[in-house]
Amino acid sequence: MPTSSAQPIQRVVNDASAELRQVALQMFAENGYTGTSLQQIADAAGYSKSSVLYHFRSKEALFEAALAPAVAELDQFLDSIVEKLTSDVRRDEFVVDFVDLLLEHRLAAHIIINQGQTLSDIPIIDQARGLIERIGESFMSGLPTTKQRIRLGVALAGAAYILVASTPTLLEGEDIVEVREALIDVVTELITPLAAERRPQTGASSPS
Amino acid sequence: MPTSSAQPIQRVVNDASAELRQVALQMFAENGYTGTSLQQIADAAGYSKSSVLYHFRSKEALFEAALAPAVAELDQFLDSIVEKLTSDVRRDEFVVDFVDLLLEHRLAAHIIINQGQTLSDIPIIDQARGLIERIGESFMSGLPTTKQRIRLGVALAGAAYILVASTPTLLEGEDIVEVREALIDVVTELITPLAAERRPQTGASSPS
DNA sequence: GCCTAGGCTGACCGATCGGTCAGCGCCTGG
DNA sequence: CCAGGCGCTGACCGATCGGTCAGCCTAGGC
Repeated sequence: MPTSSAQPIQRVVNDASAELRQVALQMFAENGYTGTSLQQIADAAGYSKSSVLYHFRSKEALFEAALAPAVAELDQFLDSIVEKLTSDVRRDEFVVDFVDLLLEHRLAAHIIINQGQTLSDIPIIDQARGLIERIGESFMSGLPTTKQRIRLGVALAGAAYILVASTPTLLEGEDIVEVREALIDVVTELITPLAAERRPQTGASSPS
Repeated sequence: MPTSSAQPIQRVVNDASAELRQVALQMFAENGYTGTSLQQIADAAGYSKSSVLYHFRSKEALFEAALAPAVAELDQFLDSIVEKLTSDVRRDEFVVDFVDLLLEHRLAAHIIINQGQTLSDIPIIDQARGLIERIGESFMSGLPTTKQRIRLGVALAGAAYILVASTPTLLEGEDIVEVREALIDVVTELITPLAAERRPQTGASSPS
């Protein structure tokens, strides 16, 4: 118990800012950015619209704040990719991390995937889409043919969309573990032959 | 042919209704339903907002009219599925038809896929989602395990999203043929083992 | 006990939303 | 030649949008 003496313990329900971020994230995912008004967010969170704009300079600022954690982790994920892709044994970790990243930030992923094109003028969306593109490129560099690229695209997009397609707040039971493992399986199967074909510069790789 | 003598031949550039449907479809796909105003559609089509509402009772009516052809074909596609799935030789046709359906109605597919959940209260969207669900179910009935279902989901969702993910109006060159063939390849590979395992009621099927 | 500062709010702003309506010009059939 | 309907439009409607602002209330330092 960290309560030494008289400290401001009131953080039980505190941090209206975080609460608003969470409510906004959910509503943006469910009804879209343009389809969600500040009034609706304020009502859902139990504040007034003015209060929302007190914590966040604008609707767009709230949107960015809500997506920021997910994008930050995506950025971090991208860094780990380079390392994982060069190691044969850790290549499977890529898929696991990818699926887990999607699972952890399902709402944010939902927004970026479904509304990414529509909202491409919002900086953090642009940033996220750039990161996703770089993830693709770090693979694509070794995949010259369209067929290979499509294969990778179907694997990543398919996995992402599966987790995003079902209505938000669904997929919360224990079957989430089952879905996770099934996804890891399928995606691994799809990208494994690609990993074998890329990096033609490594000498000891067997062609079969 | 009902054209007896002097017929109104002026259908060359005519039919403001069709023109509006097309413009609206594109803008709804690009900026979302809530993100597109009647004023924007009217401006893009070269009409006044009042004129748009003259041809279509409401914004929602215009939306439904724009999506109607695609949904109609989707409905038709669903009918052909039952037949194709019972025939081993025609099962591949399912994939080809599915990919071609997506390609032909890319904008509509974009809307239904990306905005389907958000707009689920609009009748035609509900209808389209119901049709998609039935397509899945006609497969799922023979797929008991989560892994198999996820496999199917990744195949269909992945293919759909690939064609939808890139910015609209892109993917128009000759490489569209290349993408089409690659997609058919990957999806076929993903669902073929499933088709072999389903229909346990057929007597001659080997369990292995 | 007062004073300040921060969380929060209602009133209000101009702009834009979807939608209505009266009326414009034009083309056409009688 | 004229009456009527059709395509189309601007003016206008109430509602709601994102955002501003002055001020209320309360907790905490002095």
